[in-house]
Amino acid sequence: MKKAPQILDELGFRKTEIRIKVLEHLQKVEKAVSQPELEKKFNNLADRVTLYRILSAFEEKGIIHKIMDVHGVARYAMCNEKHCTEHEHHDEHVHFNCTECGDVVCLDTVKVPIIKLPKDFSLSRLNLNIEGTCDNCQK
Amino acid sequence: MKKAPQILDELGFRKTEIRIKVLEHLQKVEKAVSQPELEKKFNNLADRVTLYRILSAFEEKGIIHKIMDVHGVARYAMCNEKHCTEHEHHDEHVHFNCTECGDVVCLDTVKVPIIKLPKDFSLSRLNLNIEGTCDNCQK
DNA sequence: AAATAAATTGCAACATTGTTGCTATTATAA
DNA sequence: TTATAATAGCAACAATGTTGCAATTTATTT
Ligand SMILES: [Mn+2]
Ligand SMILES: [Mn+2]
Ligand SMILES: [Zn+2]
Ligand SMILES: [Zn+2]
Repeated sequence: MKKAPQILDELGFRKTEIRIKVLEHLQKVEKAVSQPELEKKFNNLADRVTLYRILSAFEEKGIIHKIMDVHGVARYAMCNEKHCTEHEHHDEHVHFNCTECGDVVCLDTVKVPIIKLPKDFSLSRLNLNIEGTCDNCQK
Repeated sequence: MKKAPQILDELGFRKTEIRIKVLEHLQKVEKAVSQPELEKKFNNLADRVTLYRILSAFEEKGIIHKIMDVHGVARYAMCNEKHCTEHEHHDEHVHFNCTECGDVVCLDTVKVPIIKLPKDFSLSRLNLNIEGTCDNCQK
């Protein structure tokens, strides 16, 4: 996996402490994280607004994608699909929301089946949120 | 379709003007509506908080179900599935969010296929939001 | 019809998530 | 080292949602 500072460099971002840390965190946890979570984690390292702007900036460059979780909170995760760009994100996998630990993970291996819509409906994007118990929380 | 006042009666709710109007509206539009939308529609007929409480009350009795739309806003729609109760909602159909008109509809006829999750993940609920253009907005 | 009890409503206050404008700071290039 | 463009911080605001409590209203009972 490419190192965070190099990624920032290639995208024309500056290598500030908080940007490096946020990106490294996203790479490490392999989960979809929210701004409030980042705020807790990097307590006085950056302002709330800065975190929101970092996440938006990363998303616009296509290195992370944004999803709404079951609580209506925005979460961001690394794009593993190779073909994500600034304007086209490919995110056709299941987003699993654990009711026990609250974690949200992209199940890259579980693709959303093709859905046939009624006549005159056209599809541009989709998000399948599944709630349940994750492997870690399984008794 | 059962009339709104009768439904309220049977559920032990009082037949207040706003409750009747909200329920009739939900029956008529056949869409998933949000509190902000109801607030605009029934401008000075009820307080914001009252609308939130009406929606929660209806949901708890199993006559409407709650979904998060693509913007993270809670929406409520009539339960057509016959087997919805206070604690078990059956909502395994597609929720279509039109990017043109902003409407959200339950596509009762488009069921979400069975998804096979990885080992040790268990499913309790799911919500498939699809974004695109609805039949009304199709050019 | 009047009294009562319980459900419903309104209001104020608050919490959380998210956005915008502007200024100050800082990383990088020249 | 200096210049400049990007980044960050702060304040203010918006939107959605929740809670507590007092006032009102519906429906029941007398
Ligand atoms: Mn994803
Ligand atoms: Mn539905
Ligand atoms: Zn879990
Ligand atoms: Zn439409």
